[in-house]
Amino acid sequence: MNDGLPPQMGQSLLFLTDEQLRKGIEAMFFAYRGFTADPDRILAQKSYGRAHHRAIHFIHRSPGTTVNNLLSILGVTKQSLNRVLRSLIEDGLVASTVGQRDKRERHLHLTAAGEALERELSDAQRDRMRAAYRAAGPAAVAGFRQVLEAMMDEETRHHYETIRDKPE
Amino acid sequence: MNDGLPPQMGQSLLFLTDEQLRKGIEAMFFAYRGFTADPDRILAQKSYGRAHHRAIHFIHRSPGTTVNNLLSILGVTKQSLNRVLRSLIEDGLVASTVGQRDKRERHLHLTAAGEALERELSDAQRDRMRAAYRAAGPAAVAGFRQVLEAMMDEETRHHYETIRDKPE
DNA sequence: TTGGAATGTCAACAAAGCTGACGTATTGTA
DNA sequence: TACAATACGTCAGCTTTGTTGACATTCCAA
Repeated sequence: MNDGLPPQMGQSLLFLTDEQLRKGIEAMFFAYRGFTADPDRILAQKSYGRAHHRAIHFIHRSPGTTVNNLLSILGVTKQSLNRVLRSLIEDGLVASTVGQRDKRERHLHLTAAGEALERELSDAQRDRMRAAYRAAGPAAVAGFRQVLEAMMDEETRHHYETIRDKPE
Repeated sequence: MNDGLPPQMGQSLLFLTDEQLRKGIEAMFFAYRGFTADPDRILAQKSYGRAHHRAIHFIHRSPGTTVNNLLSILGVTKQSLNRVLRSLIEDGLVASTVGQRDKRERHLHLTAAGEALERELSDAQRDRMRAAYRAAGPAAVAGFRQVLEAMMDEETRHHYETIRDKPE
């Protein structure tokens, strides 16, 4: 609603019209397909899914993380994550070790095979992202990140910032 | 790989480092959760899912569209879409009418109830998008859209552009 | 030392994607 | 005018990935 040309609105606010917002929403929807397309192809060959990719990604980023911590980052239930972790552990991509300080906890690491798959997946995803970044240029990239960060929930943004600023 | 400070790389390409790309990838992942969060809450109350939202959105945008056309926009199989459409038609949110020129086709429209749900969903999603746009500013928004468009597959981008430029 | 909180696992179910096969109506063409 | 192709719907069955509920183990604090 309310998308007639607004007479009182200065040029500076035209980017907030419902039409502009709709374009952003549709761009987000269609772009997310491209974002996941390349990893999805690789995963399908190995009969894994996106959930496996997400687990692998964040275990790679935070080696030794606990199941509980991974849970809150991924925003799924522990039962859902458990199924994925179990298959990754059975297949020798993830190692789960009982905590020393607290034996209830399991600390998660990627094995060599797990690191290899992580690299394959993130290489594919980065290639597309790199092409998009290159096509759009550095100023566009800065804006891209700004809008995405402003779109996150409060709690999610906290997870994002924590991981974002961790050294590789 | 290759993320040490690159001596031969001018300042102008620093936005293409693997670390910058990783941040973009993670931002995309976390932001998409926020992007869908508000509609998801509304849909859950009515025991619908994201698939219903997508169908409603694009039928709203292209009233009278055929099943086949919707299929190619959404990028799913007809069996998958059919399950969703059937429930929407049964619940009186979508009307399906036999084509006049080609009687094999079904033309899809939202009913008044369908339009009402569409408005509720898109209002919620636009509110968040508007807040993000406002926080980031017009230049950032332009960059946001540029990167997203560059991230799409060729075919997907065609769908996007076709719908994007259609009057509301 | 014992009972509650926290961590993680197993079982069962639901949403939404997929393939394959098939039926029906309609269209277009050889 | 036959016949192949198209558009749509449906049935059956499978996979992935989310959910709740129940339960075992471990830790910590009253």
